[in-house]
Amino acid sequence: MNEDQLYAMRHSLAHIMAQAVQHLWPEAKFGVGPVVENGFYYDIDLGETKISEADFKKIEKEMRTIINKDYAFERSEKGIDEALEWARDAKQPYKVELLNDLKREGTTLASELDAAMMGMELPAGISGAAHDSVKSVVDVSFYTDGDFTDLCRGPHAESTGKVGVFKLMRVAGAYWRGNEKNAQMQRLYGVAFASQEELDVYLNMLEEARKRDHRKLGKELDLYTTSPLVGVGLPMFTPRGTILRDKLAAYSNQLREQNGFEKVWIPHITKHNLYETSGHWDKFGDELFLVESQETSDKFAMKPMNCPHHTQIFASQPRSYKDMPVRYLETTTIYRDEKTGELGGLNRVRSATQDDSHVFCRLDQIEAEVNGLMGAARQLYESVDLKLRVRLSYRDDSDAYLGEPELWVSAQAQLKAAVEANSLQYFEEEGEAAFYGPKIDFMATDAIGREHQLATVQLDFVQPKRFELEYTDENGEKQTPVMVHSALLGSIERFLSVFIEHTGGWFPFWLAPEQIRILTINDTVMDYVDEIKTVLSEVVLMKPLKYNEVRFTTDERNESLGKKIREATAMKIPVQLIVGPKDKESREVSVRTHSGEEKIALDRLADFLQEL
RNA sequence: GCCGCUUUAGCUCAGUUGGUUAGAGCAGCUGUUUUGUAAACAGCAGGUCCUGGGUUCGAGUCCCUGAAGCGGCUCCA
Repeated sequence: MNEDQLYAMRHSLAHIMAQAVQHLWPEAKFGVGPVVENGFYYDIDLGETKISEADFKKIEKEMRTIINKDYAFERSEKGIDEALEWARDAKQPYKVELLNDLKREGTTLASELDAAMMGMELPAGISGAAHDSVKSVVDVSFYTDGDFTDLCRGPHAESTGKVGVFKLMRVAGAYWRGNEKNAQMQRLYGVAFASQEELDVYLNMLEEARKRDHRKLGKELDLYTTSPLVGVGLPMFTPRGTILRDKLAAYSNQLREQNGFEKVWIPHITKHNLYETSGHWDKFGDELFLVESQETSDKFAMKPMNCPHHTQIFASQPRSYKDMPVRYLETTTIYRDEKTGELGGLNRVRSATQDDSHVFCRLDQIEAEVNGLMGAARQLYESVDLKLRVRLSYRDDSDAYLGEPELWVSAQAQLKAAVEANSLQYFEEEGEAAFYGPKIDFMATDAIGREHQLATVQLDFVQPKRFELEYTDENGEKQTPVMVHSALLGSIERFLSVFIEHTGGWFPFWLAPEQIRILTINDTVMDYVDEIKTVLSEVVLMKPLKYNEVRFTTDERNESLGKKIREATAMKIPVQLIVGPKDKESREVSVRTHSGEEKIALDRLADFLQEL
């Protein structure tokens, strides 16, 4: 089965699901029902009636009845006014709204994707992107199977009998047309595949993904914890988790220092005036944690980002064109009062630690700076074996952005040129820019396929102006610098969430919190174990992170070797050194790694570890 | 913040239509065992059944609040 057939099949299942819901709840009002990755959904308004997963059985049963009747999908067309009349007669207010928009605007929303979601039939040769030129639509298409007719651009399977295998997955709330001011509908999600085998493979993959979930592994591997006494979205890191954080931060710092960045330090609170000047107060004022002084009447806030503070370090002395670029780095925690429903695990938290950096440079230095940062990001992600997608995040035509449009055009072009010069694969997305400028975002996928932004490089022509930053050029005239914001890991918390799921907790040797555990067989070898510990305590790894002293522990408990191995393996300790009388006798250690076990002479052990 | 679901020991989970002192495995503690490649044996201890109300002779179980977790939506400097 090819992609188009799969698409038609999933789309047809969305109709069949809506049809089944209509049979069970005749008052149902329907929104849109598009195809998504692996399946489909339909947005449904049932008023006070709530569908729960307990209803899935009867909905699926009704869907099977419809499938067994093998109704043909029949396409028909109506004039737009006739279609409106149909929607009113059918008591489908959401369809009426869609048709009215279609009649007035030519499409329902700006993008082709949305047009497809709305089930619209656009006139030949007209794409959603070109909708400005479309004044109206004359005809719209409908598909009918059995007793159910829906506004739809198609295509569909030939008949309801030819839709493969499906499973309803979950029900969730979703705002009508994605706007939180609108009514909330119930979104029914299903997955569908050509064969039972493919569905089983998919469900099995989900099952496996759940085992790698960073929240589960975070607990099992003793990396971080949360407490209701501390609050939602405020994770705390255990000794093991803190080692991971520190080593990652140190590596990010090392890469940036190699690119000429210098460490700075800023306090975690500030007078709110800083953010009035930067523009953040207007845009994000309601997401700031406010701090009250008992001493002064000034209003303070926890810092939700670091750039405004860093501008003040730049501004602390006069700058010459010869000083540029000025590059600051700081790995530090920011605080954002995110809505509770948006928080989850380490991916989205209220206290996030950014490996933040800011370059203040001349216009002619942008390219080199962006290149240097992209190089550092690539090096970091190669070291941890993570593959990322590159997204160019542009503005859209809303009023959510500051600064002159011409600057935006050139900034976006410069970022694109930099990405192309690095011959990176990329995709472009409008509406994903920061309010002060466009971004290059590096996106990673978590265990269940959700995409998250990690590294980022951002151009900013807005804040230097607002803060009146300046340097003196070769003619003695004042110039405004450009800021390049960037982070390599992004936030350490979010990076960890993705990284834990990618590795399944089997961290690379240089990063593992506990790299080596010595497992003793009995207490006749303790003097030999001391010798081994002396060797280990002198091993210092130099790559990829420099001066990385090896971390080891000893399990000398009165327990069986089998139990010690089992526990060390459960904790995903990369190197287990088994030490018994035979090893002592031959002055070897039995080295057990993820890939197997071998005997290593004690005087070769340090070299062996350096090679891992 | 919104919609839906979930919440029993440190962890993973049982707990019948509302009916005695709420159970198990692992972890913990004590004792025995000194062990060669993924769980030695025995005993002991461990609970505000998420919080607060309500219904009932009686609530882990039913109803209402609130909190937290999960899946989405919206948002993400």
